[in-house]
Amino acid sequence: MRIISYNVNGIRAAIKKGFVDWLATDPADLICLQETKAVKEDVNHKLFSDLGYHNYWFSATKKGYSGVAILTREKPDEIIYGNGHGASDDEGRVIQVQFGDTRIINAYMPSGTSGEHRQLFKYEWLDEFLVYLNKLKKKNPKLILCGDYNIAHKEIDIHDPKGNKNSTGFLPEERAWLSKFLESGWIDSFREFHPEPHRYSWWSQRFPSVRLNNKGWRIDYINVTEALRSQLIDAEILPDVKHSDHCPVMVEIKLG
DNA sequence: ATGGTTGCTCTGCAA
Repeated sequence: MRIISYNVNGIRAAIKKGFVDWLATDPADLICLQETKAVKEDVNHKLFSDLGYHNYWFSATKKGYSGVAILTREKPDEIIYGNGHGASDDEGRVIQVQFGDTRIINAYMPSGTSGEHRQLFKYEWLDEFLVYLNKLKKKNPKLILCGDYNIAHKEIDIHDPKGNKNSTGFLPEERAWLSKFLESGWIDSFREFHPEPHRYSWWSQRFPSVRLNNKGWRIDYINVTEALRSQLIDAEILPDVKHSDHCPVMVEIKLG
């Protein structure tokens, strides 16, 4: 099974830039979207169902903000909207699907770029989410977590680690959270297959030259629990796909 | 120290 995680920065804008044509090339069996910036009534479901994808949407209460979705060729046994955390669910940040004994969790983790109160929200969100994951993992050891984490983990994951040491998304506390998360039993699938530097999934759109010169950050991840380690086949980042300020990230994994 | 862009909605906010 190929799984993609992709922050589309507005699904309607991405569609105008050719998202559906890309989807028609069969990039994956299951696609997790973040920042859809739409409620399900805003999108034409037929665009996805015509290509064989069931599609499930979970939106913020605030119009045009945040939001996640899952497109999947196989119908899941269960769809879980949110993660039961009120402040997170109000912002449409988590949607999950269950296939047999395996759970796929799609998360859009908060950004801290809009100021101190959002940075605090981000820390609170991260702490609550880790508690949630630990509980879930106890009864359901086979987990796949993907999404936009809004955190670059190590110096290798950012083009300018020195210049960004005080930037939200690369703060020591955030990087420590990601380390603590991984140490609780998760694998960074991309790094399992790719130790090399200069591999990023997000580029600031404020200067066009940023993406051209690959001055990016790796903030989109697909993590799997240790129980799924032996089933990993491949992982990739797809920087040539350009409907957003992020690009898709992919894993291939044997399920069932 | 500041700037710069994009998406969505409605005038400025979030990223």
